Amino acid sequence: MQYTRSVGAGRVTIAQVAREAGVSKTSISRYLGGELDALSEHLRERIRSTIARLGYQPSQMARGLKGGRTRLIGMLVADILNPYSVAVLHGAEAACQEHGYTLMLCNTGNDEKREKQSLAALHSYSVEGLLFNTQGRNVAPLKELGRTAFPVVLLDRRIEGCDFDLVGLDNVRAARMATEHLLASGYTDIGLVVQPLHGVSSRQGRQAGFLEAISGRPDAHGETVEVHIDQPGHVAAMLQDFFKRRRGQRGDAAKLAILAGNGMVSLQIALALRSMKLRFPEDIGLLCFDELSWSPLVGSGISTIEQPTYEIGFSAIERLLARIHGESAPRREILLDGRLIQRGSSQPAQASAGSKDP
Amino acid sequence: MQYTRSVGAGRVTIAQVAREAGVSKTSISRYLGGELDALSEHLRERIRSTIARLGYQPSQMARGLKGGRTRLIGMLVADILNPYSVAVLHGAEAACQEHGYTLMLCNTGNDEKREKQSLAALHSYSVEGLLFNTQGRNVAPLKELGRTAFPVVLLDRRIEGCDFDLVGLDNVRAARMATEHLLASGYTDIGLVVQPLHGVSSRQGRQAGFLEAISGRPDAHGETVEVHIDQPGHVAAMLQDFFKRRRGQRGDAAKLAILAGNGMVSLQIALALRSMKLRFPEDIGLLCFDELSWSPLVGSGISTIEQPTYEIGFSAIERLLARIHGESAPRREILLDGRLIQRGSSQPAQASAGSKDP
DNA sequence: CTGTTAGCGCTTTCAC
DNA sequence: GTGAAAGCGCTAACAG
Repeated sequence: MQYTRSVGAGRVTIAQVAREAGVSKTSISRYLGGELDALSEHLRERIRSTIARLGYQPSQMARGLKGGRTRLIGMLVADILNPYSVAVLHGAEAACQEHGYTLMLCNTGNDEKREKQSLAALHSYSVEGLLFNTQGRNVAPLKELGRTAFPVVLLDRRIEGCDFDLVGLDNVRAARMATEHLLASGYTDIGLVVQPLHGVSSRQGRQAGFLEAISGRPDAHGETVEVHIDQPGHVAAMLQDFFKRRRGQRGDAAKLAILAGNGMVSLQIALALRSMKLRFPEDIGLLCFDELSWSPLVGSGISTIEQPTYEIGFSAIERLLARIHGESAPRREILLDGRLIQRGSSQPAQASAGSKDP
Repeated sequence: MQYTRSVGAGRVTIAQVAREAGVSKTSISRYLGGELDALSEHLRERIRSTIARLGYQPSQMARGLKGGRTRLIGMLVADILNPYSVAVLHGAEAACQEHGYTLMLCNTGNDEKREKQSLAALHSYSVEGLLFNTQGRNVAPLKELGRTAFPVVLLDRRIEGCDFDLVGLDNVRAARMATEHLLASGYTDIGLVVQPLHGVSSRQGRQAGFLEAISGRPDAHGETVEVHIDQPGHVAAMLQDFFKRRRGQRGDAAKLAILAGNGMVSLQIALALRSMKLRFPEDIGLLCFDELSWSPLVGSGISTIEQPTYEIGFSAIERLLARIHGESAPRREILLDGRLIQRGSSQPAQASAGSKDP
């Protein structure tokens, strides 16, 4: 089987359409560009039918080369295996399609080198804008690009020293709500289990909301437990440690609960609790950031803070498009609200019966 | 903040580099194309340093326009929310990066119109090849494109009348293995629960392997249960139906088990069983296609057939690149093997104790 | 070994 | 209203 290269002999070009229709390339171009009132009814119809007959499809590469309008948007994702990223991607892709843009996706796998390469690749395709969601320890290349090349919108986490727009969760508020729910359910000793806080604003925001809520209740104790989820056994060890410490402090009067900082952490916690043969809510309360497909399934159901991931992705693209279209307003942050989904894991009283699933 | 358009004044071009280095554009182009032995050591060094100094990055749009080598690969995904698709995407993206290609992702959301639009979009960017994983009821546009424009590799499912390469699971073999495992575990009445078979070769393959294994055991009964997972309550109703029918047939001697046709179905089954207050393996055996993050977590763990999703995505890209590089061998199918992961849900005897998790 | 020249398919002045 | 001509940034003959 032989393919006629997509650019080459096989493809019908604007010149062919012009010749067939007996008009100039300029008129075709005007037609494509939507300058309809600049064409006579006569030409308009001629062009329309010729395009349809030949199945003509303008080359975006050529259009982009001339005008800079590539209708391409790049998205850099820290970890495509993270359900949060995929959920946001879902909304972003939908928005792109709705606005006639196409998404170029790069997964950095939390690797700085790949992040840099991907950035360069996206730049070389002249993407009109970039959705960015990676660690970003070394953000110099990004800052440079953003200043000179194209608009950038940050997802989920801020980057220090960058004045890019950001779309994400209202972390402080969501964490406060989560913590207050646990306190209201009667828990006295709560551990916020998160991946390393350093440099990640969203995690820091969740911690802030958590501590804020705790500080309103002098009788309650809250602490932050940092875990490395890619380090086998680390989560279990840290949990064990936390439990022992609190029991030592308050004895059996301590009502222990965990607030999981995100979906990846929740999974590790669920696995760890299972390996420790601890059940929730009987032995320990549990509330997790990120609603996952399996949240209702484990134990008596895991309570969660659901993020509006689709909207986050969708409005991130719309923010980007606004900048692409020339908006020059000062930096904006769009913080969306989370939603508490109560299940058995955070309701010690009622949940003893088992499968209540509101 | 004002952005100098990515194509435009801000960008460093080959002409500037040529001028600065005091050589011709051709020499720069040769350098970029890796024709190093065509350059003198003198020029090579001049060019290298100038490129570095100016931070020059060739425009892929321009390169693509001229030579047809866009280094772009399109991927059409039926449903980005399906964990299988994402897992394959993961491998595909990695392979692209390794080979210097960039992925253009389109999610069709199982919508034929969007599928057609996305196909057109990818074509308009002159992707060099396409990874395709959608329903494909109406495949006329795809077949047309594939014949005239660029190579296509199919993921997971065949498309009738298309001679495209395919990469996926050896479904017959995997289903046979799965079924034999259930039979060996003592189950006598097995329901293969799948989404509608019609037109989806991978589902049909799984059914074939299932029936094959069943036919080897005259004492056992197997039947196919088609479900619509987007129809609330349908899965539960179909399961209920199946159970009643088999109990009616064989009474308490019937050892019932379910073989779930894919990850999306498993989730619905797990939810349905939960709503019916049925546990596994106590009340019913369960084995699911697709290993998911939460498979170890539910009940005493769900046994699964794990697909080598990363490899599937990775080798699909490599297959595509072979075609792009001109390979004209007849159509090839690459069928990878699944792996059985035994957990509690398919082991009625041992599993009564609870959390054995090999 | 190196440079000159002519486009790739499209948009965009600038005339008519 | 319409079209001719000049590029966008790059590659690929073709000369020297």
